[in-house]
Amino acid sequence: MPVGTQGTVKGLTPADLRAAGTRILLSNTYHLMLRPGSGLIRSLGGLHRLMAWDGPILTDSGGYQVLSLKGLVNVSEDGVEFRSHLDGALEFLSPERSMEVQADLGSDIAVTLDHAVLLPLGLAAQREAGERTLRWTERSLRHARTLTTPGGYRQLLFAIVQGGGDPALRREMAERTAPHPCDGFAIGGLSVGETKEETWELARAVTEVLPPDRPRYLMGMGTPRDLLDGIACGIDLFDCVLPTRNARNGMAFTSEGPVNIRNAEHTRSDRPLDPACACEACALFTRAYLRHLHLAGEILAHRMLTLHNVTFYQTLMAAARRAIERGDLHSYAREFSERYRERDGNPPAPA
RNA sequence: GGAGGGGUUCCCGAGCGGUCAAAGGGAGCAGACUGUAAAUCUGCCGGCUUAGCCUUCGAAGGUUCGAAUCCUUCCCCCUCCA
Repeated sequence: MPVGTQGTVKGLTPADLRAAGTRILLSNTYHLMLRPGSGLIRSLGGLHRLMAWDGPILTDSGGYQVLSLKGLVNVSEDGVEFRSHLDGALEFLSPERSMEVQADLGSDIAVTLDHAVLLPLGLAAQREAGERTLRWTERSLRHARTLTTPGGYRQLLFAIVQGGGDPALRREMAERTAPHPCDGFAIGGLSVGETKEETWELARAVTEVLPPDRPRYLMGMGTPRDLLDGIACGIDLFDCVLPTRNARNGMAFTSEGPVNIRNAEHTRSDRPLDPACACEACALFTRAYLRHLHLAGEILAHRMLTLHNVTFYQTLMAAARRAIERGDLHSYAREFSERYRERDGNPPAPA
C-alpha cells in the first residue's frame, strides 16, 4: 500500500497510481481528522469520492502518531491526548473516536487504535502497552459495529497486535488478539529500534499463531528486501513511506539497488533510472535529466521518482505473488538479492 | 570635470587591529530517511605530511609584536552632480 497520509499519495494522481500497479492505498485518521475534518469528508461522500480513488483504502488508526508526535502526546487508558501539530489545539483520540473518524472517511479497511512503544524499553512498560492495546482492540471492534460509512457498506476491521520487543510477549499478544471478531490482523510496533534479526523473529512469533485464513498486515515496513523477508514470514500486506518519501528526497529503488539521483555520477548518464522498469519515468527520461530536475527543485523530479518507486514496489510484489503461485518464493528472493546491491563503502555521516 | 561609495574564499554577502581560513545564504559534494509534523534533515565545503603548518580578503609598498581590518600609491567597478 502506497501511503497517502493526507488523502493523496504525494505527487501522484489516481491514474498514476493505477499505472504504477497500485491496488490499495493507505490513508490516515489523525491527519484527516485535523484537516479537513472527518465530518466534512463524510458530507462530501467519503474519502474515495474526495480523492477520486475507486480502489480500496485502508486507514491507519492514528496509533503511530503516538510515536511520531512524541512530546505532543499523552497516553491514558481512555485514549491519546495530543497537541495538534497544525495549530497546537488540544485533541483527543480514543479507540471509539478513531473508529468513528475511519467510518466517516469510509475506508474499506479500518484499523483498531493501538499503543505502540519505541525500543529499547523495560519489559513491564512493553507489556503495559500490549495489554492496553488488547483492551483498545476490544473497544475499537465493539464500537465499530455500531457505525456506518458514507456509502453504507460494511467496513472490514483489522486488529493490531503489539507486544514490544520480546518474542514471548508478542506471541501471547497475538494469541489473545486472534479470537477477536475481525477481518484481518495488523502487526504494529516493529522496526522501531530493534535489529533486523529481531524484527523477523518477532514477526514470526506473531504470524505463527495468527489464524491462517485472514490477512496479516505488517505496519510501516519496509525496504524491498524487508518485503520479501516479510512475505517469507507469512505477511500479506505492507505499507511504507520509503518509496514515496525517499523519491522526493532523490532516492530511487531500482532492480540493481538504491540510486541517489543527486550523485554526480549521473550527471551525463543517458540511461533510464531502471532499465528493467516499465514506468513512464523510465520509458521517457534519462538519469541525467531526472538529476537535473531534482537539483533544480522541479516538481516533475518528485513526481517521476515517486511514480517509479511505487511502480518498483508494486512490480516487486506482483513478482512475489507469481513466485508464490509457482511455489518458488525463495529462489525468487535469492535472485532478487543477487541483483539488488545496497551501497557499500561510504560510512554514514557522523551525527 | 566635481562629489561620494565600493572591490572578501565558486557566487551573493558579513567582518572593519589580535578570539579570522574569515558569520550567514546559495551553489557544489556526500549521507540519512521504514503504520509521513519530511519536495525534509545531517555532514563536508582553500591546501597539506591535518592536536600543526602553508597560502588567501583587487595590486604593490608601509605602520604595528600582530593587518581582511590603519596609511600611501596604483588598477578596476558603481551612484549622484555638471
